[in-house]
Amino acid sequence: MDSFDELDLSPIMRRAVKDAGFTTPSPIQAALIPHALNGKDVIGQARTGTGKTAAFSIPILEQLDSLEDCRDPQAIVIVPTRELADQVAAEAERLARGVPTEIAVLSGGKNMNRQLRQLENGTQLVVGTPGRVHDHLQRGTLRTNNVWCVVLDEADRMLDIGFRPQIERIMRKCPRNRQTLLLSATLPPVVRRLAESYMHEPVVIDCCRDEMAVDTIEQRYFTIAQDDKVKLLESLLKREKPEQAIIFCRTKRGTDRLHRKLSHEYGGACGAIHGDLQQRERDRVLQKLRDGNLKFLVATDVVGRGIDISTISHIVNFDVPQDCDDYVHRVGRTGRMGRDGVAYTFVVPGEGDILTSIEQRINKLLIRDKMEGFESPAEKAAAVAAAAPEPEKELRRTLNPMTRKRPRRR
DNA sequence: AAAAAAC
Repeated sequence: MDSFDELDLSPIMRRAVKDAGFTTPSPIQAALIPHALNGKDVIGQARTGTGKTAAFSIPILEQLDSLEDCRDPQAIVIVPTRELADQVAAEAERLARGVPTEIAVLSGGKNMNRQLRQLENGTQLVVGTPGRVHDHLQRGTLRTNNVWCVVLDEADRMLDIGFRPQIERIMRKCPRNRQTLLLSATLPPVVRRLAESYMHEPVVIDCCRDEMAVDTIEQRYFTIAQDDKVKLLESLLKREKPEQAIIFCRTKRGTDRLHRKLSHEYGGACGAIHGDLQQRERDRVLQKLRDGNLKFLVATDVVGRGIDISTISHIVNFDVPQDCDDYVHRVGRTGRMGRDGVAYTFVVPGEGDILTSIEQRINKLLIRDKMEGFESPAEKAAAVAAAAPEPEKELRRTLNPMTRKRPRRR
């Protein structure tokens, strides 16, 4: 499809889409929008950074009744993090330009009174995180009788064990004959099967086929000893000179630790984000990154999904991700909308299996990278042995305490 | 055993 004009959109929406800078619909947009406009339930899988947010926002905005006709929310979009809620709302806002549209973000860590006021004054579209949306449902401040569409963005995450009970309660509170849209870059078969129990004869759209990761992202790995990771990272940043980079760690503490170490060298150009920080600080750091005032962001998986910053040139998995799908999402923070990106993964001895399963998942081999001075112990030994086999043998014997202490036998 | 998500 060459143009948004081929989609059955109102003139005012066409104008808004054009003004927002969209020209040609991406595959997921071309496939999903017609079904959504027809009121169908949809399960949609499409690679990271290919425009899923606009794909569900456009048909929703197109079909919203005006605030005069309906004061209560008509559509609810649920996402896994607070920052993603802000981002999705901002994008919907951008696409709604030209038509006054009341969009409320209902997420935690934010002023409750403001949210109550917005709901009271009339809201057409709600974007929120599970806990706070559920809270508003309990309080009776979020009325669902006029909700005709529910979207689960990052649907596989929303339906995993940590979120599922809350999601199920939210869905149960919405009208049965509503439309349900599920989207993610990763939708394993088990999640698809589970999803169908919340949906009515869903259309399945698969824009990935066998290619999970975006092909404009170069994916590399280093084998490295745990203790050498920080030094390798510093050398890598010097070699690569990223425009901007996100460096993922496994834990919140590890994120703080690495941030402190990098700050010695990079100072204010380096920031950190994780779920133990105050929401104000999280927002401040992410805004700095968006404004280009931050070169490096050390982070947990709180920014592993959805966050869209086109100037992120590099991803570093300082710690390997928890599972293959998390890998796909982290790496997808670069290479947005056809741009180039590079992703590095640090693999310590014993994590070889994880690397293999990632490669199987994305159906592609990662390129092995090397940095001078960071050879593995085995490589060092091999290199030295190749250069000078005899002296090395001698050296090892004299350095070995067992050999030294024990009297030699003939 | 991790991270995220309500006060």
